[in-house]
Amino acid sequence: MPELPEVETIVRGLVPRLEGAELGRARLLFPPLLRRSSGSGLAVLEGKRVLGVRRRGKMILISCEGGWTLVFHLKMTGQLLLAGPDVSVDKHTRLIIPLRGRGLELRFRDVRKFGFLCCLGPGTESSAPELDALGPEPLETGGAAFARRFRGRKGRIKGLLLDQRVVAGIGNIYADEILFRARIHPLTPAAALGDAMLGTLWRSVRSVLRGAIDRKGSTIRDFTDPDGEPGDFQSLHKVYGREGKACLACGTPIRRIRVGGRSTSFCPNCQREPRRRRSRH
DNA sequence: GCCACTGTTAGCAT
DNA sequence: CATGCTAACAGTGG
Repeated sequence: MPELPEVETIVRGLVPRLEGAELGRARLLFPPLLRRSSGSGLAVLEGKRVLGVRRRGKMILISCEGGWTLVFHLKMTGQLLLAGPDVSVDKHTRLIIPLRGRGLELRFRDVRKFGFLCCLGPGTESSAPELDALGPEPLETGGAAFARRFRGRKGRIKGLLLDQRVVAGIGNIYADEILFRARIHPLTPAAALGDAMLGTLWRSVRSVLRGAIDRKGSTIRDFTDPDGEPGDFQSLHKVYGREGKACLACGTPIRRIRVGGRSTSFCPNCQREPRRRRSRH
C-alpha cells in the first residue's frame, strides 16, 4: 500500500542508519527486480557510501558516491527493511545489501513482485522515465500551482488525484480520504470545480497527507517502516475500509463504488453527486 | 477447489 | 487526449 505518507515514513527511518554507511556486495535474489541499470548491475555499488536518502512521489531515492542513485518503487507490497545479518531471510526477500561496519543489512522484500529498482549512473537520473514523468510534490506545491494542474480538466477528480503525472504520491486510500475531507464526490469532473473548491481540495490534500505522516502511515495489511513497525493512521480513516458503516460526520452509511477500476469509498450525503448533464426535452 | 478481491501502474484498445 | 480494461503476482477470505 505504500503511498506518499508510508514512503515518507520509510525514508525517515532509513536516513539515520543509511546515510554515511558503506555498501557491501549486493545480493539480488530476484533479478527481474532490477529494471534499469547502467553497466554491470549492482556490482558498482560495492564500497560506495550513501550520501542521502529521499522521497519523490512514491519512490525512494538513495544517492551514493560517484553519482550513482538507487530508485525503489514499492508498488503494492514492497518493503525496505533494516535487519541484522542473523535475522532469517524469507522467500519474499528480493535483495540484500550489507551495510559495512553497522551490523545491518538493507533488505527489499516484496510478496507480489511488482516493485522495481533502478540503478542509475552519474547524470542519468533526469533521463529515467520513471522519475521524469512525475508531477509536483503535493506538500511542496502552492495552492495556485496545484489548482492549475486540475482546472478545466474533463477527467474525474479521483482519477486525476491518482494520476502520478498530475501530482505525485497520492494513491487509492488517501484519494478517498482527501475527497471526503474536501466534501467532493469522487466522480466530479475536475472542470466542475471552481477555484474555491480547488483551494479546499489543496488544503485537504495537505492536511490528510501531513496527518498520515504524523501517524507514520496506514497499515492495512503489511506496511511497516524499516524496523517492522506498523503505522496507525488507519484508525483515523473516515471512509476507506468503512463501507456500510455510519459516516463519522452525518451517520449516513458509507458507500463503495468503482471509479476507473479502483474501489472507491465515500459518503453519499457529505459528498454530493455532481450535477448530471441533463438531456433537453 | 474456485472465485473475487487487494494498496500500483504500464500498456493497449476504443 | 480521455477512459477503461487487463496483466504482472501472490495471498487472503468467502
